Amino acid sequence: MGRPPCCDKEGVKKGPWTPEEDIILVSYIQEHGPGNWRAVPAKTGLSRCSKSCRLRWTNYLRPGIKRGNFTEQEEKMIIHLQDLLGNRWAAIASYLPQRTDNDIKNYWNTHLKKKLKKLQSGCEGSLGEGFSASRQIPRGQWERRLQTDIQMAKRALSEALSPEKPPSLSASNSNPSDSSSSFSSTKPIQSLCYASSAENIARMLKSWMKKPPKSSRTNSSVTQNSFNNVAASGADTASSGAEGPSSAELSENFESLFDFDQSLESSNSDQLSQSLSPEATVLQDDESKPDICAETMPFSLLEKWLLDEAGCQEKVGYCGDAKFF
DNA sequence: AACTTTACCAACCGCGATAGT
DNA sequence: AACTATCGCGGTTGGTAAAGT
Repeated sequence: MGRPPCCDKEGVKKGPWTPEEDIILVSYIQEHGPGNWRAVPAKTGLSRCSKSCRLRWTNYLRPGIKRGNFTEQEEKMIIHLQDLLGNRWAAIASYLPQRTDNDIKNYWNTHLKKKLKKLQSGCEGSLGEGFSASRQIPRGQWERRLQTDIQMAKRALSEALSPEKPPSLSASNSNPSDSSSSFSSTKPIQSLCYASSAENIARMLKSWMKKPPKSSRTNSSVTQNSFNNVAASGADTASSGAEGPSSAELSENFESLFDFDQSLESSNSDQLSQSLSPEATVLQDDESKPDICAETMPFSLLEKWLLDEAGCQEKVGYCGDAKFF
């Protein structure tokens, strides 16, 4: 018996997501939280397969996603982690929680690979050591390297944790979202959840508005129309869905997104958390991707890990995949 | 201006892992 | 234990914009 298709091929929409689809999806997740993706298309009325919904959420709508140029620091981190972990994009992304694995993967393939190649051809030996050479490192060797890194991180974490409470990790981070971070606990971060999704959508919608109908990167004419529909009277897609959000709700959401975005731009995102609906906090719980704040992340993870596994450290043995975090 | 090539990135596809029955 | 359903990951593709000719 072959693998069943993840969804019926007929009647399943493909291609770029429209703003109203995004709104519907976010509205649903706001209410129910991420997970149980199988049910999402049916519950929302979206003609997308569950997989597509999940992907859209994790790669684009998920809270805390930072888009745009990668900083030099991020670049270095990616290069280092790729060197260390190989193409384990999800593992790498867990160190850069504001970036999706897809984003990192794309950035690696389109920018960093070339950059490294250039650098390498420029100075053969010196830089090569760090990168391509390591690709030839036998597995056992990079495992050891990984473990050494882990040990170092643990030690650093223990030191950081031992004197009372968390020193600032934020020192190295210039990202605005940092201001909302609380090192020792993930709870405060949760409130950013829906807002950040809205932020993402708002950003996208805004760019849609700016672009003339033809120039939209995605699905121009169709989406432009549907976009207008949302603005005017709510999405048609919503009405087709049995339990989807109402047109009025969509319009409201839509408008509030712009308000939201404006407030975002004038003040920083840390203020948002205060005005968010409580249910938004639910979302974070089921997330596979840990947290929002880039610098906090590795430490939160390590902290948890350290605390959880302090006793069974020796058992770690081979953990080829960083998923063991 | 028209055409071609290149760069970029969102989304898709297929596989493996894992939870549920 | 065996089977099925679902999720998550990594590789790849397809569409669009920008740059080049």
